Amino acid sequence: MQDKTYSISDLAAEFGVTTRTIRFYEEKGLVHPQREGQKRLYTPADRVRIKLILRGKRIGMSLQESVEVIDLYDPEHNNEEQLHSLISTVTEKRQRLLQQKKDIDEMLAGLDEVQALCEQSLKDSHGK
Amino acid sequence: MQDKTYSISDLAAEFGVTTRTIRFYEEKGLVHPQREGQKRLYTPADRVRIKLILRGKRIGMSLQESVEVIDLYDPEHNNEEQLHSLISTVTEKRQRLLQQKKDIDEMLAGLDEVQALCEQSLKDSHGK
DNA sequence: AATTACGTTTACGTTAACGTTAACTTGGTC
DNA sequence: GACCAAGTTAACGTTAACGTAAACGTAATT
Repeated sequence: MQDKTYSISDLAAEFGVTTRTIRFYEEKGLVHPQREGQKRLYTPADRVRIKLILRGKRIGMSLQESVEVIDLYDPEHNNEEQLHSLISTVTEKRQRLLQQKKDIDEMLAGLDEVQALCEQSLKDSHGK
Repeated sequence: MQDKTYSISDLAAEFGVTTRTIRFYEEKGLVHPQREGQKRLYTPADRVRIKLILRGKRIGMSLQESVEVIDLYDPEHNNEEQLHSLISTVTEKRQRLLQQKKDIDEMLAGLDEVQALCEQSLKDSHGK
């Protein structure tokens, strides 16, 4: 059980963003680091949270939507109704993700074609 | 060989965007419809182009990057050097897409967990 | 002739996600 | 004690991707 902490520039360096970005996330209520005097101290949990936010960004999610997805994990769902609405949220998210995978696969197929044409063209001009 | 054309609202309706969006794309040089008097006329090729732009959007690409990807198809690559740089561009794009698929799969796995927990919880409370 | 539907241009407004100074504090180091 | 690196707050600036409103044209309908 280590209670390692990170400075803001630690995390900025690790994730390839600026410190401004991380402070901005706090400003928007996405993370809540502790303070040691003035300075922000990030726990491993904070770190993971930021990591997941950035993962969301990579696939085109807004910061808000990333947080929404992340917060699906914490159990603030007590009654049956909430559980059902949670499940339907999960189902919606999943649909979008599956569509995105389709889109990506189509685009990958396109790239494969382009590359094949390129290589063929190089081969031909070689034997000219 | 049909030379079907589409009005701007045809395409807007089909793709679930506003006409403003489509005009905006033209303003940015992403599409170049013909004119019949004042009115814009979109060819099937234009239509596909817009469709591909929106596909790019769905996976978080900027409009510019979508166009960049689309334009990989048209053969303005004559010499060997250009072909090589084209291939390396393709390779880069592919890397990003593969990373995105990873991200999506991770997120999907997370959603599966959440759903499983939900269903378990519902099952438990049923037998309470 | 008036309304309705669809189209046009021009231009200012908006939101998200930071970037970019500026001005200041704080803890070590030479 | 001067200096430097790393931190802080506060505030204005920027870009992308449209939204929104005004003011107008055109063709078909009533």
